[in-house]
Amino acid sequence: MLLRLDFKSEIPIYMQIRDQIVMGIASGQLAAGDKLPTMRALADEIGINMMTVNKSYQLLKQEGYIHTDRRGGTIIAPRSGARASLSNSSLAQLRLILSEAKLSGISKSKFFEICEAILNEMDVKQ
Amino acid sequence: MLLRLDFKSEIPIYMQIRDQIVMGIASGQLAAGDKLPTMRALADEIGINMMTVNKSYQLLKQEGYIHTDRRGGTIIAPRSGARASLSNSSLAQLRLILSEAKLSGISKSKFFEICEAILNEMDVKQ
DNA sequence: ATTTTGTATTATAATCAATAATACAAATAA
DNA sequence: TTATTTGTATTATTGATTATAATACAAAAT
Repeated sequence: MLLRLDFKSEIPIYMQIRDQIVMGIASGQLAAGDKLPTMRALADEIGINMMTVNKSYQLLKQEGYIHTDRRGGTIIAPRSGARASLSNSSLAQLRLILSEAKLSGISKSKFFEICEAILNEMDVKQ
Repeated sequence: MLLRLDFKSEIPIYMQIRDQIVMGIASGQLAAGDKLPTMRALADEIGINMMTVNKSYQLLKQEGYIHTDRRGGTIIAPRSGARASLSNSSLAQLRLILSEAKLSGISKSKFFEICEAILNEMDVKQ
């Protein structure tokens, strides 16, 4: 999977890597059991320090998205028993996004259309 | 309007203030023409430095959410001609939230229910 | 005339992101 | 067995950002 990083973004590199891998899993570009690049390989490919990639992988591991077996390298984790609820952080972000959307004149149905479009994009990549 | 700040959050104080005022406007708790506290008053109330509040107000002003007339203090801006589109930043955040929601087992209809609930909360406060 | 308000400047401390240079144990591959 | 690879760990340093602090000023209100 190709990573698109923006070094001028206010979002830290390690978080961009983490986010894109999460979105890669959700869109089916990355499936359970798939191997991720080694930390050194990915760091070299992107042109950053290995410890930055390490930070991304540590975070993904802690969140249960990946497993790191010492022999098999790093692989996408099987889908665990889902909790079927949004994290408090996501909920807070969603509240803010809905507020900004409302103030910019986006109707509820328009917002739902945008969500549908994003979800369709994700499914297309399966 | 009461501000609830989390000093242990990874979100900067100035951004929490900005976000809550935006949500306050969206929910109708703050209406066009309403006066915001002076920077010094708000800083004292919260117990932080005035320049931190200044940063929040500068940001809100730049985004068009508030006006600062020197005589009238700071007031909520009238709703401008809305662009009716999400910012690139909001769109990217929404993509990530939808990905995390999907991976945690939340269906599309469940997600829409959550959005509805948030929107209803906002409307109740009018 | 005094106070209040937003604005501006400069300095400092604290935290975080990212890099850099190693080092180690476990496992694989030669 | 030996050499390499992999994730992990440690320590140090640099740069950027956040927040505080101490003032100062012009414009407006009281």
